[in-house]
Amino acid sequence: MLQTDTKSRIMDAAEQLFARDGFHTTSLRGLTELANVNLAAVNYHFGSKEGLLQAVISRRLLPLNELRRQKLKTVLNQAATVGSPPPAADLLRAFIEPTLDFRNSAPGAKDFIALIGRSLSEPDETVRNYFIQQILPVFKLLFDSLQKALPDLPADILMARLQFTMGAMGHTMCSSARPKQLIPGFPAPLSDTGLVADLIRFVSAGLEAPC
Amino acid sequence: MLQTDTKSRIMDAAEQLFARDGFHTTSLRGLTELANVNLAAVNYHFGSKEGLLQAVISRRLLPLNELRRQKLKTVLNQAATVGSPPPAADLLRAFIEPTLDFRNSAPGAKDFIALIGRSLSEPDETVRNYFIQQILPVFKLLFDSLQKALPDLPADILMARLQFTMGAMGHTMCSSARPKQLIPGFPAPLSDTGLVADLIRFVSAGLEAPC
DNA sequence: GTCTATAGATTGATAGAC
DNA sequence: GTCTATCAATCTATAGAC
Repeated sequence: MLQTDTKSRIMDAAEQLFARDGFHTTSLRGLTELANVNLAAVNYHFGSKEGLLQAVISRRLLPLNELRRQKLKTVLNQAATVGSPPPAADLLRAFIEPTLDFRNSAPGAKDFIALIGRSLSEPDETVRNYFIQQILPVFKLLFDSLQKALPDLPADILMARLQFTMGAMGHTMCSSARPKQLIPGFPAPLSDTGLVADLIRFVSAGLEAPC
Repeated sequence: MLQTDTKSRIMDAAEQLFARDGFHTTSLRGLTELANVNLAAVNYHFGSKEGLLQAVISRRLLPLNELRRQKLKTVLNQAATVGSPPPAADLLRAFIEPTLDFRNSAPGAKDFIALIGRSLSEPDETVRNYFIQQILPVFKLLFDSLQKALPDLPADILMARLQFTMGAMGHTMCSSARPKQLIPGFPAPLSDTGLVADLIRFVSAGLEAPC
């Protein structure tokens, strides 16, 4: 098996541990031990623990958001050629589905998705803002597109409902990364693909609800 | 001004800091300083930092869940006398609305609501499980009631959609506790009451979406 | 019940040899 | 670039006087 370089090994371990235990709870000692690198290597390569976090986020979030942007553009272009407003469900799918596809693109991507999900409710402003800042451009594109799709929905209502959507999405990503546990008295959880498919149906219906 | 007792002052400060900074990030030193009590008082009254967390949670979550249970029962009884299944929107309202009413019931309750919201994505299993364990009975009542309200919806789909609902709710509670900040290019956020009212519309429509 | 003082462990970060 | 060794600061928890 090919041994990746030190920098990548640190990022892989960080992705895994930040997602599982949270940023603050993860110690650099445990992290470097898992990565099989020296403790001092983190500060050498990333400057600080927070610098490592930013590197871990950017590595996957930048391409993920680019994929979302492309899919949104495709939906918008299709609608433009037909001359009708883009369907809201298609726009939501373009934003949500890449998240799942992305999970299978790399071994550690699944952990990363959980890390995104958690970041929405991250207490630390630094961490949360770093995430939001990276998502904002493509989120703005989604928002503007949905305004065209649902012209009768007031902008502040749409904004609130997109917040609900992000909450549902984040929580789903977060909990689907945990080992599935059957709760007595409740049905077994859906598969990951089934979960995402129904999430899109759920938020589409929610967005189009009368107000 | 009447000075409350040591135990309450500790719990009030903990509620505030756990909600704002998270459980692990909050130090007993900062906490006892804010509460204006001695550092050792926490261990005297609550045994440990985690014991304090459990006390903080139980103090408000037990009465909140009791209120939810009562409201759900009222909806169920009304439906029973009429002889028709309970409306799903009413059931969701009975579960969600008390959360908002509760916020204004005590000075620190607003912080607590944020604490609940965050707990859903809490990495620490101990913390998360303590929350879930306390919510589970009334959540089961909601689940069973909604099965009557929506008999054609498969149980596993309903379960998934309730997860989306909890995610949307948690995220909303969490972010509405933060100081509202206007993001450039986006509309101003709704008021708290408007937000909850639309959340109920959103999740009601989502739950009843075709599958 | 409340206090001071401190134990005991763990943390992020760094200096300096190689 | 990688290592060892260590600093300086933090943390929770506790012992013991009052």
